[in-house]
Amino acid sequence: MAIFSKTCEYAIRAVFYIAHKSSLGSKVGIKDIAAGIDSPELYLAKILQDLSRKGLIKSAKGPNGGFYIDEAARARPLSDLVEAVDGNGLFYGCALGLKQCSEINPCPLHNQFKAIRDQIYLLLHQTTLGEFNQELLKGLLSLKK
Amino acid sequence: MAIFSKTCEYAIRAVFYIAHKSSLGSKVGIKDIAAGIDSPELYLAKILQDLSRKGLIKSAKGPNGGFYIDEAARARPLSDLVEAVDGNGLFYGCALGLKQCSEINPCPLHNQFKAIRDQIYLLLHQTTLGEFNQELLKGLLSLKK
DNA sequence: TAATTAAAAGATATTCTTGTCCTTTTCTGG
DNA sequence: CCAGAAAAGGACAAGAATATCTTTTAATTA
Repeated sequence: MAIFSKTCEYAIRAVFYIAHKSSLGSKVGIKDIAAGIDSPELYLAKILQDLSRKGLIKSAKGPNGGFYIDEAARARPLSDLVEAVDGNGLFYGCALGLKQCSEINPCPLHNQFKAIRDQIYLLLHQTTLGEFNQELLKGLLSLKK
Repeated sequence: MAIFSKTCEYAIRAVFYIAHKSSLGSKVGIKDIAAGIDSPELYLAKILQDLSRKGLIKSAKGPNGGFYIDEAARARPLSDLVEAVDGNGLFYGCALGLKQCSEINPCPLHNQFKAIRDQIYLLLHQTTLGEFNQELLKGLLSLKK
């Protein structure tokens, strides 16, 4: 198991890619993005359509169209994106899948995992969608393979 | 997304349940376990067969048979179980699914998630399969719903 | 040894995720 | 207004995860 679903992995990589390109003032087409993050183009298209509907990214049809993220949206926390795609199970769900797990009716791992869930949430909440634009520009970070 | 697969959730809950019963000196049948942890009986049977083949639990056929875990195995780390079911992606995999992600070719989240992966591994490695026997006996912890 | 019990094994069904294909809509530039 | 570009949308396909059913094997005990 991975932390995120494959869909979410593609979504995060794509949004980082779009944020980076958008910070340079240009829109990006689906082909460009798919190549830039090594993902199946048509599947990624579905994911981005969904993110667009949910308002996490913007899109424009027609010539010179493509996907982009405005400055305000680039300041949004990564947790918004993860939650939109994978839900909030990572932040709030019981590690053992128990619906009724809580402080007063804890599963064996409840307390230990609370710390981990909190840390994951904090990390994703602190990180913004545009956080890595500089490093991506300089080629210091990878979004491929 | 949850941290563990459904299969792994069932596996952990079942193993905690078996460890607890085994510490009282009795074997447990699949029906008993499935009822004790609220899981689909026949699916759980498959999971336990697999764990048995992998040596994480023991089983005995015939009357008075069932599943059990000996004292030595009750001291094994939970990480062994998780790894047997879900693999080691949680401990070592890249959060964004990149095969080549590493210190020298990091994805944007590489460093942040290293801390989280380490913490998860540490937690699962410190916790033993028999860790919660006392609390389960006293009814202080839940494995159901 | 026969009957019973319980796990093992194999086959199949269902559901969800991931991935592809084809058509439609919308926008832009000439 | 027309042709082309690009995303949106709907339908479908493949694969993996989850779940069930049936038969077989092994052990116990009467």
